[in-house]
Amino acid sequence: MPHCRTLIEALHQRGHRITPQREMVIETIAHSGRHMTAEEVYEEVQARSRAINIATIYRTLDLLVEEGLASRADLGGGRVVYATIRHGPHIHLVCRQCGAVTDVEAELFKPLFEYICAHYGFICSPQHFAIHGLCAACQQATSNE
Amino acid sequence: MPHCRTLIEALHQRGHRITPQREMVIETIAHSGRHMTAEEVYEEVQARSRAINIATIYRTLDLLVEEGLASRADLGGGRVVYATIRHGPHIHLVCRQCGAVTDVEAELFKPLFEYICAHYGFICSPQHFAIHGLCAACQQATSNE
DNA sequence: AATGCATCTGCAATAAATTGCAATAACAAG
DNA sequence: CTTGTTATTGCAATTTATTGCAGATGCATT
Repeated sequence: MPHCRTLIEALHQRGHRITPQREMVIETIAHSGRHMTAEEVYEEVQARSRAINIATIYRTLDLLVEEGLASRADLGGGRVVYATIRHGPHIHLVCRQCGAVTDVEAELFKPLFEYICAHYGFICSPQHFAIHGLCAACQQATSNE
Repeated sequence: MPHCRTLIEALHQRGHRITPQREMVIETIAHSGRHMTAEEVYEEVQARSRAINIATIYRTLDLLVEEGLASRADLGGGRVVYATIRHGPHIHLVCRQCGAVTDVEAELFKPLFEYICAHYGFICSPQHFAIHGLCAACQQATSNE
């Protein structure tokens, strides 16, 4: 069963209605195989089919996150990206200069997360965060000035 | 020399003009001894003195960050907090349920940051990020339902 | 297949951060 | 101290995400 079908069925089983709008959003994000902003989803859906309101995109993505079927990562600067759970948990390295995003296995952070949990009682959600910094390319560009 | 004087002088030395508005913003954030949102700074400044435009608050805080005199931490969900550099670098643990923020020494992350730098060439800015998750109190509240 | 109701969508209004521009004021130079 | 330059401010307009509400629609039941 394709991934988007799984997600649609999961939504249905939890008592949510399956509308054409929701199907389009889910298919778009499931097929893309990457992280997308609400705006990107909106553009793809509009190109593919009839009009759909941007508010519906936001609400559908939020619903998926609430139901645990997708993850929301706030990259800062107003950029919020979504991906289905098929993407394993990972951390986003966001360059503050060019905005490029690199994904890192969340596995790397496990010992740290466990330490934080032990000392602060705080359970880290691995799929939901970003680290800001300077990517390799921008470091070179800066040093060459 | 008080911290706010140091900051004002640093701004001046870099060719920026010292206006009453900027002084008020800097004094507010320097004296508060904590992280503040632009909105919080706005309210404190207004309470203390004559009117000042919210746009000026944003621009002044941005200027401080650009000049490396303050740090900006994007806590997600539209919450952006500022603090002067006197605050050592630290990470924010943000509870996705109650919104509470706990600060953690950035020192803890050093080995990880070094690993990321070695493998991805990405330099992490330690003062500028937040980890989302569930705080101890909210875990209890959830399990007691 | 038809029906009824609760959910969902689209629209418009709202909230919040950012930006352009004209007027103001800091401050360096004389 | 006065003056001129130009950075800075305040206002208003713009952009972008969110929310309330009335009408539309999915879908369980009959």
